[in-house]
Amino acid sequence: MSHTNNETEDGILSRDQTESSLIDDGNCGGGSGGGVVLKKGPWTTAEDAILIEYVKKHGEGNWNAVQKHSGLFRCGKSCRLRWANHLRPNLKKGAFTQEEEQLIIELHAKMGNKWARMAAHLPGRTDNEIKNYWNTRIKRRQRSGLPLYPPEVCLQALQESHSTGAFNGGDKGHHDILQNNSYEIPDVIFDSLKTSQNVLPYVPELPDISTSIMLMKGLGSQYCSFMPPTIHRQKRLREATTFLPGYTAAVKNECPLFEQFQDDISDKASRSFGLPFPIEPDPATKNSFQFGVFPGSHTLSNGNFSASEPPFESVKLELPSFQYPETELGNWCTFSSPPPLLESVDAFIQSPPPTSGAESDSLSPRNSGLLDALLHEAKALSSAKNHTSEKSSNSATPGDIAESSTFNICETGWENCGVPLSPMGHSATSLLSECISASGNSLDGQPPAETFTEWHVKSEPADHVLTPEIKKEAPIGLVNCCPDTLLASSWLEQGCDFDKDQTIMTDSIATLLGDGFSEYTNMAAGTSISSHAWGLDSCTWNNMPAVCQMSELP
DNA sequence: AAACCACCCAACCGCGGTGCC
DNA sequence: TGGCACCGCGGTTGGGTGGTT
Repeated sequence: MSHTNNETEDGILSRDQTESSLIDDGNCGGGSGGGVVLKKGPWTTAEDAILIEYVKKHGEGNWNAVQKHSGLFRCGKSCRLRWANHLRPNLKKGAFTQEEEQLIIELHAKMGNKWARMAAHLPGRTDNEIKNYWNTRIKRRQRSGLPLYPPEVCLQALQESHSTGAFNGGDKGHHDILQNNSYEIPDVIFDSLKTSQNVLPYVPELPDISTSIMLMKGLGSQYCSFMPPTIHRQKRLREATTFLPGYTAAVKNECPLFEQFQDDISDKASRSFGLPFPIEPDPATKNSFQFGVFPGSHTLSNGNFSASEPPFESVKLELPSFQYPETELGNWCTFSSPPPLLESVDAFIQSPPPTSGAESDSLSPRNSGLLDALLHEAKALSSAKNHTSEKSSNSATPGDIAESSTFNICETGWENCGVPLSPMGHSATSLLSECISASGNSLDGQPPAETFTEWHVKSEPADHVLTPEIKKEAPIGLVNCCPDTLLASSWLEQGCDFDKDQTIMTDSIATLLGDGFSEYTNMAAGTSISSHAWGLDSCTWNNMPAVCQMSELP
């Protein structure tokens, strides 16, 4: 970066060349500034020379002393950054090589946004450099509708995560993502749940919360990281910045811990479930699931925790085209001032306002995907059910949840926390196990190297409805089956009288799997419905394209 | 030629962790 | 044990640059 013109080259600044802020705020310079006005902005070559000289003489560290001893009017923080990113020896400049790019992708798949750790694997590269590279790369890939991770990287990361015992809490290995298999939910979360009982009409059950968020924030974006070709960028950005700011603020006001909750839960959920990819707060991730619009989310179906979705920092996010809220915005942004409380939002989500014409289209299954259609049906069912069973579900679960301070999906035992059995007699955990087992990924054993290949083979019958792009992404999305199953079973338990609702659900799905199904296949591929979880009868199940059956239990 | 736009990247900011007193 | 200073990290911002209209 070029230097600004109004700087002298000696590194000593006149008053007007410095920031007006004094640096005794503890943030930059600590108390070392002593009222000295320090310079901000681009470094000059003279400043660089002073810093280099200082480090040569005194070594790295004690950065706040630099200003004291060298006459450099920079805070220690700034000095450290300058040294680390530009001045230290052995820094590699220039564009990333292909090998480096590949490594970054792989590392990011394993580590997420751990730039410093990634930089440790790339000699001569800085975390800032990698971060900038990744951010621009994300944008580029988003624009071009490519997945964040190439399939082979997904495969590798998945295999590594399983081989390092991500699911069974075994070897914690060196991967960050796997280091925390014990799902420790901060007490504050439970506090928020407890206190929010007065706010939330339907107190969310923790497994639903975590898996919902996991699905919303993680699986759909990282595993199923297909980034649909975006629409006009400016338009998206413009609308994104106005996307329900009032509501977001309202929810945070009502339940300020939602912010922390969503971050912690999503992050830990990803770790707990052994996801090889972090649930990354990347823009498309969050937007993909705004308000459960993303067809893979079951959040709405269980009628629980739907109010938790909007606060996903949506205001800064870009929206994938397949759910671009040309119409949704019209619906969702109709909150009047003052912003709605959670009750109203939840009620709003569960009982979409009467719509007509375009508005109706925006929420109908027709243009939002198969699972959306299912959700549309399920929503109505669970909504009705939830209202009738509200008290019983509320009285049983939150306390149980709150008593558990750890949340390891495989070991702490959801059953112990009152985790329901699925209609098929599977607990959520067992469903998960079976699902994984069925798809070639045993919880305990090494996954076969051909895991994805097998899925590819299985998916072939559905090739006629798969575009090459979808086919490319399908294996990634398949992994979603497990948490999805969890969700579904949980939903069935709490929201359904199974005997009755199964029939309704089956009919709904059968109806919805009609002629226009192919257009929904992409979404189905990304969520991989389990027939058992959904309670489909064999006939309906067999009528589903293979791409939807890939998680079918043996 | 000017305005606009997108991209890139250096630098800043806030926060959390750690060590010392 | 609490306060403080320092350090490092990750997210964000803002300016420069090159391309396009």
